[in-house]
Amino acid sequence: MLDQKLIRENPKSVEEILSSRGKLFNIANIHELTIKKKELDIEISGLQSESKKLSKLIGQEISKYKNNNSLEINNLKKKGNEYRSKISEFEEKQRILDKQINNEISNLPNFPSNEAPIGKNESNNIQLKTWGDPLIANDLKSHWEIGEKLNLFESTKSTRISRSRFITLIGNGARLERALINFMLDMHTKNGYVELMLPALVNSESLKGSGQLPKFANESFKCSNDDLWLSPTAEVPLTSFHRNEIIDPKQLPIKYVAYSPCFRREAGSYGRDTKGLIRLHQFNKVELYWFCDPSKSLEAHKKITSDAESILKKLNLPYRLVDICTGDLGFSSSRTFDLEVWLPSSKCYREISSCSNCLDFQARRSSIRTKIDNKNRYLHTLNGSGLAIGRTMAAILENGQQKDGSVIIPDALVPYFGSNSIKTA
RNA sequence: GGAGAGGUGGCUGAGUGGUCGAAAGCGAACGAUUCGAAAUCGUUUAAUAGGUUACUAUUCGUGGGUUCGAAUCCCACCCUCUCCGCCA
Repeated sequence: MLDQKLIRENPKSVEEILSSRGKLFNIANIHELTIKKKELDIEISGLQSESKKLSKLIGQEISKYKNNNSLEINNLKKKGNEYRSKISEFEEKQRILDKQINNEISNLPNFPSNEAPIGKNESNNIQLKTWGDPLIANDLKSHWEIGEKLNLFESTKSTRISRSRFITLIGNGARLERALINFMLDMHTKNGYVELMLPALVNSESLKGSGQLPKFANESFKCSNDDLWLSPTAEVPLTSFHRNEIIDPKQLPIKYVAYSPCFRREAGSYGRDTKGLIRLHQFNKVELYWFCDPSKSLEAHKKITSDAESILKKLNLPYRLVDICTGDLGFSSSRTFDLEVWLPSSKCYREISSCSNCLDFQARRSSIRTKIDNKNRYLHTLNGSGLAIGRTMAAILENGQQKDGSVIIPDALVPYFGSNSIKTA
């Protein structure tokens, strides 16, 4: 959520900064509403002030004369009644206006950082570095071929249980998933993160708080009887964990790691990534999340990214680091670094983690503050996948595949998985 | 699902129609004391919006309503707790 005051006082620069996302933003309408609101607020508070004085006077008169029915008092009451009806009328207008403004502003994305590369879409993202040697060869198998051969997961039965884009992990596949979750959680908790296991169903307020609502209602599954949604990412409950709080600056930064299943409708992606583990309605993820002092979020952004990177390094998976351009930034983010892992079968890097600095955007929506110089200030929130489990499994299968059809398990994972390879039965 | 109790500031908790944004305690901050600390004493200490300040308004779960005036009365909703039932 952007600052309403900023929109009211400086609409041109708000438009300019937002438009660096690659499409034009026109906030003239919102601007006008905020001006109207301010005028109305001033008018109402004046009337309320008068009405309040009058009420006090009536109270005093009544207690002085022990009589609440004299002509004089009845006249005063009549006057008060007039105030009341006028105020009610204005308040009605104010309510409608407030709702309108709130809704409009909730639909505006965050300001891109001026350090983010300018660009229209994904093709303008900038590769910052690569790590490891990408495996390149001609006779490489895709992870779904490997998975089928080694009986690690299957999808046709899963559509019977649920529908397309759901998967069932089997045997070593399920074991590998579990190993990855535990491995990542252990790595991050050793590194100073506090582990949370959060509710998978979240209410609408939580989704608004992190930016998924109102604009992206289509992206999440809803349980319509209960005002509850299946959480699309642990970022949602993590943000809301401290919603409406004022956090002692001594506690900052607060660093959480949370494993969670994630549910996404993937509307509009029909026909893309239909095979394998890349794009599912339900997937597992280990998420990193920081609440930090506003002056320290740039530094924190680098740290959270390198914390996610450390997992890829430990697993010895080749990857690259990408600086997301303004046109490709997520709604709540001001700057995002993506980690993309090498998938040899498709000869390209694929997103496996997205590390974002949301500045005060989510904090304002969720009302999460801290004390700075004894004043309440919105803090900054950052999130990053550390990592997406299914995609990590896909990368391990593809990068670890051997000529004989087996898969080598990365050393760091062996204690968790219990074996250094997966072989055909 | 049935029955009951309740939601008040950072926390505990008093407040059933008038000067209450709200007693008291805890916590916190500052000062005194001290070589320093503890203890003690004193002062301060809710948020949001508008305004340069003075100040004004709003907020006692949420939304409506009654009234000149609502934390307090009425209606609806949400949530929490206890007991019973059911249950991994």
